[in-house]
Amino acid sequence: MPLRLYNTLSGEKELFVPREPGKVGMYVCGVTVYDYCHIGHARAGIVFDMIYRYLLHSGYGVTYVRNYTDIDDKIINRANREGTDYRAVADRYIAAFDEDMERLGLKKPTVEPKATDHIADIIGIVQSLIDKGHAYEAGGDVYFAVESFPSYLKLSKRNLEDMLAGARVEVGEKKKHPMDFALWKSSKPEEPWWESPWGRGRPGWHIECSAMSMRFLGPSFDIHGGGKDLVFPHHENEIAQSEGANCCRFVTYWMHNGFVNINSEKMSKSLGNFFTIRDVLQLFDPETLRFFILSAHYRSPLDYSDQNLLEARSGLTRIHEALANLDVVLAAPAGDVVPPSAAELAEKAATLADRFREAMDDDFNTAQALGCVFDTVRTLNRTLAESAMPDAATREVLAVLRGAIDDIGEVLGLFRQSSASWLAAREAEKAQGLTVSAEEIERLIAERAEARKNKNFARSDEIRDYLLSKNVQLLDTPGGTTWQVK
RNA sequence: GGCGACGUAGCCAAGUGGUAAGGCAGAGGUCUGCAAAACCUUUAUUCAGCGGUUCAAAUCCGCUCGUCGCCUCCA
Repeated sequence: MPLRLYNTLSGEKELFVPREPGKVGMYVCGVTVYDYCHIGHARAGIVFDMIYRYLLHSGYGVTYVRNYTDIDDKIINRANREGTDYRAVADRYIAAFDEDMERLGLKKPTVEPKATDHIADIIGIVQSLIDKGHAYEAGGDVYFAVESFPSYLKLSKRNLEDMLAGARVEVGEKKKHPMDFALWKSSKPEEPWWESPWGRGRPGWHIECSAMSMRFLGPSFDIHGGGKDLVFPHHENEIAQSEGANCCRFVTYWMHNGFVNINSEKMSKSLGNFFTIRDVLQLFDPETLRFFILSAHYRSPLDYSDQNLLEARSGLTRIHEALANLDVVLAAPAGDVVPPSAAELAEKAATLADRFREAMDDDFNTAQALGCVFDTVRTLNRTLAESAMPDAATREVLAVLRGAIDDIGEVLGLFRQSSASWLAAREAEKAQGLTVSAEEIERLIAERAEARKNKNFARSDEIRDYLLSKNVQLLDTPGGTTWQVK
């Protein structure tokens, strides 16, 4: 089944047909670097990383561009507040962004351009828009004339009249139409500036994305993505600028991820109800956050809460435990037991890759894809429970299954480290608050073993209850007693 | 006010015309000296409500209610 994806422009799922067979040009709006990133940024980053990985996995040659907007009012304001240079602020948060994204396991895009490295391109486009009658200069500023572009608002499906009715529109500016937006802003004193045909100034917001996408992907390319909140005005304005300047279709497929909510309300800077990626990674490991984000379809709203993250961690733990057990069996030699569930397991192993692909081909349905994984894990657990040393044929099926899960993990950016070490890391985290030493626990386990041998179950249970009160859970196995932090 | 999205079990979440995936939590069972852990089984005659189209609807259409988003910087 071929890939279908939801296109914001048409409002429908469409068959994905790249402009050039086998190749994909994809541009995703990165961040304006004036502060630490919050979970909303994490979601956008992870979602498009997953899409990038899946396109690569599907055999496409992908040119993936994700920009940094490093010149903007908010950056300048912050620099002024701190008494530093805008460059210092931008560089600091670029570094922070890179660090956060790396921790979340994002693959590096093909190119990560910065707006300030493309000022000449920006000026060129602005000039071209003026030449074509789509823009005009007014007192050192340059504005895009929205009325010169008839299909303006085609992405957000509105019209100028509706936008004006009841909207907050500042009057008295140099704009000819209230909806006109700035392509170039003359610089005030104390502000960074570049020379331009209209005097010293700096780019407006939106134009940098037109410039950078054009530079690296050409005037027309396949996929443009970003958060839902960018549909208007950012992407709408990009379309107007790019199509106005190049006179050809800018983007074929527009993709937008849904918001992260807090108590069903959008998380945002202006509402002040946001958590930074750093905050969350204090409490949860990066893979849990990534798993949580991919457990919902990318266009659905996603409610963030500790409770939901804890549930995600439980689910992820279930998968890792199964994989860790699988790895143990694969490391051991084959036995001669044919587990009763062998045939069912063989069927699941053989179809897993196809079921995964089917889910992903349907507009990157990662929630369903993870459902396929869990479904397989259930059968896997049964087989593993039936025999710790299955026969050679079953062992081979297990190896195939392991390979399929590795492939899935590569696409979703999950299960990248060994399950045993992931589980050990979680145990270590929990052990931080422990008030009994490992030596003490081992001593008590030995004492309890002795008591059990003598059928002194009172003492045995006393030890177990005591350790449990210290958050230490004893695990009796045929091979002896181990423990874990509760 | 204009435009748009969503409403599936206690919770999270797939499913967009053919008779409700999966996870968490819960309940039974296997195992155990008893437990725990693990594993197995199980949990929605029903998809906000009301009408309509259809042989067939959670899925399409209309209305009502509720929640949220965009219209201003925002992933």
